[in-house]
Amino acid sequence: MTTSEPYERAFDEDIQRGTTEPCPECGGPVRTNSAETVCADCGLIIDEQSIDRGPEWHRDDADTAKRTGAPLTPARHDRGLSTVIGSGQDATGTDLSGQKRRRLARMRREQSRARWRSKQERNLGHGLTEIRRIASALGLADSVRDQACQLFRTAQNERLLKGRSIEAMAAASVFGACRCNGESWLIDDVAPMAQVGQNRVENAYTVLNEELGLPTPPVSLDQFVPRLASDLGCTDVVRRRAEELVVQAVDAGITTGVHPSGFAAACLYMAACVHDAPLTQADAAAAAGVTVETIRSHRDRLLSIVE
DNA sequence: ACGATTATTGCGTTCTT
DNA sequence: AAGAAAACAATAATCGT
Repeated sequence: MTTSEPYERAFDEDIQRGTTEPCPECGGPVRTNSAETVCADCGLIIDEQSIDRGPEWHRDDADTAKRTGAPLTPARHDRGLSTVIGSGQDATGTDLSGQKRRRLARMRREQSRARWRSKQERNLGHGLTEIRRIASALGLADSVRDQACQLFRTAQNERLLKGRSIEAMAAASVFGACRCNGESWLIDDVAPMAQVGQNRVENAYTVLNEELGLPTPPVSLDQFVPRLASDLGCTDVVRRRAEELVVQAVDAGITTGVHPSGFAAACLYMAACVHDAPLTQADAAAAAGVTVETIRSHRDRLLSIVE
């Protein structure tokens, strides 16, 4: 790994740095993805990766890590290195006079005008702002968000923005980053956050995927169960039973071409029935964004293979 | 008895292959 | 283009209060 790719390296470390201690609740193994650290046994969310775990950004070698200034972030068009002129107070925190305030305001204005060196850079800033907005709306981990930003940069460098809107490509980048990280978001989850139509986003993502050859693992069904389970407030036993059902269904090969979150919801519903948990078809369907009939039909198919 | 939930069936639409 | 899947609708049956 060379220092010419500090961002990618930072991502990898960020993902791998997660807790490896056994689960404090049940002592089971923990599983860390880019969004959270969860116990594989009881589903306890140990860490949501939202805290600053002291990233060692600028370091000369692995041992002498030190914090020097703000972290470089791909989420800003200038990687967060631009100077921001403050206002109102001086370095010691005392208020400034009106005259000095006015001078600072003028400096700030002129600097912000000078910040965009080119049209392209302005577009980049626009796109990254959009990505930050969508990512925070979805509650994505910073590492995923940063990958989305990186993806957007690449797309722009490859001239993929020509004829497409920045907003669409920004949303597509977010979705692409999710897919690359095995995040269980569907395009239907991301697209509503965008300020353009869903088909624009889909188009942008298609281009992104084809031109860049994104390493997107196929959507795995089991990713959907934990999210739905927590949305529906299912117990751990139910969730685990549902996960078993998913595995059996995949093995039986009846999961091709089905709405993944709908199927996961059906597994959850059936698991809830087995354990006499109070989960109605309507609730399961609503959480998955499908109708009760879908839940029912999948439930029946599950019954036919579970014998 | 009543409302809520679940089952059953048919049919036009949307999506996958 | 063909076939499967999901949605929609109408109606019946079941269950708990």
